[in-house]
Amino acid sequence: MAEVGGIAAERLRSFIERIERLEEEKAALAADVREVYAEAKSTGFDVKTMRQVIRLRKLDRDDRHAQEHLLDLYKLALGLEG
Amino acid sequence: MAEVGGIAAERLRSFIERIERLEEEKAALAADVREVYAEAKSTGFDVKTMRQVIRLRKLDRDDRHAQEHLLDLYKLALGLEG
Amino acid sequence: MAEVGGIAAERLRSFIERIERLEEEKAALAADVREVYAEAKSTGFDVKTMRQVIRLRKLDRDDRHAQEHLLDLYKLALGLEG
Amino acid sequence: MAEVGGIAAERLRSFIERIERLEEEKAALAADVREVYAEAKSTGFDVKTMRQVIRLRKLDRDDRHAQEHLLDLYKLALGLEG
DNA sequence: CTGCCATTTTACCGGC
DNA sequence: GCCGGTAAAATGGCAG
Repeated sequence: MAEVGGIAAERLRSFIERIERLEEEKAALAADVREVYAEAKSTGFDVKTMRQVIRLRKLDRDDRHAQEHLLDLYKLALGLEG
Repeated sequence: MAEVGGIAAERLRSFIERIERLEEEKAALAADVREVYAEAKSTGFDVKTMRQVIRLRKLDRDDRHAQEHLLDLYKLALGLEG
Repeated sequence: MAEVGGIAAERLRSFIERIERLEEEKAALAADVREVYAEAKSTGFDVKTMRQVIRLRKLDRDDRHAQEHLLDLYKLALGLEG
Repeated sequence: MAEVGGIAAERLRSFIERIERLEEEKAALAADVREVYAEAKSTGFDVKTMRQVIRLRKLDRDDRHAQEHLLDLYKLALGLEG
């Protein structure tokens, strides 16, 4: 592979290794999340319900951000302040 | 295929045709949506912005529903009223 | 919002509500589809395979329609049955 | 919410915030990954193929790790280097 | 033809 | 150990 494509092969390898590194970090964080859930569960909390709470809180956060932009978008859609 | 699997083949065909029928209706609605966007665009509105508005309004709606459940979930997670 | 953009605001609202209505119907149909898959699955069919079958049948149909359309175009070009 | 469940509520909040923090970091990494793919694409590489490569390399790595793990188990079972 | 967004498909995780 | 459901990835489709 080293001589196939020359420079391009090196660039490709670089991109792929960057991605793999990032994915590893993501996987490590996912493991951390699992640990926290496990700890919470052992403390007596219900994991399934916690997941729902977290999902809903995320919706809330997204919604807050949504609100901040909605009026601006209406104005834009109406051709005001464009 | 008619004799392969006998009854099962018929059931499978029935399921698949039901799904295909529903998918056709979905596609028709999608076409309708596209038409409305096209009409709006020809009236001078910005389609991309409209899409964002609709997405954000959906978030709002989802959020409202989320709020209705969140406290209950907290209680559940805390083992109250379980 | 009522006085932002006047008439335009009303038209915008109308377009958006039409689209939202259509999207709701689409979502309802998607739910129906999921139900049918669920029923098929509980009957013992493999959902993933069913999806493949449906995708292939759709390709066939699209091809067939393309062929028919092409034939019509040829006829038209030749002044037949136009 | 402050007086719902007392101490338990505080613990719950703590767990949930830890998880949310970790999830944010995960999301940031996911965004980084998307950026790298975008950069690679703009350099002329095919993203879909890159994904396949990465998936295959991951399988290899997992296999390798599985093999190494198995070897360790055998050693352990045999009382070597334990 | 490119980039973006929705939908679909895959993979994971907890529960039974 | 499998199943059901939920989150992430990937593909396909549409607008620009």
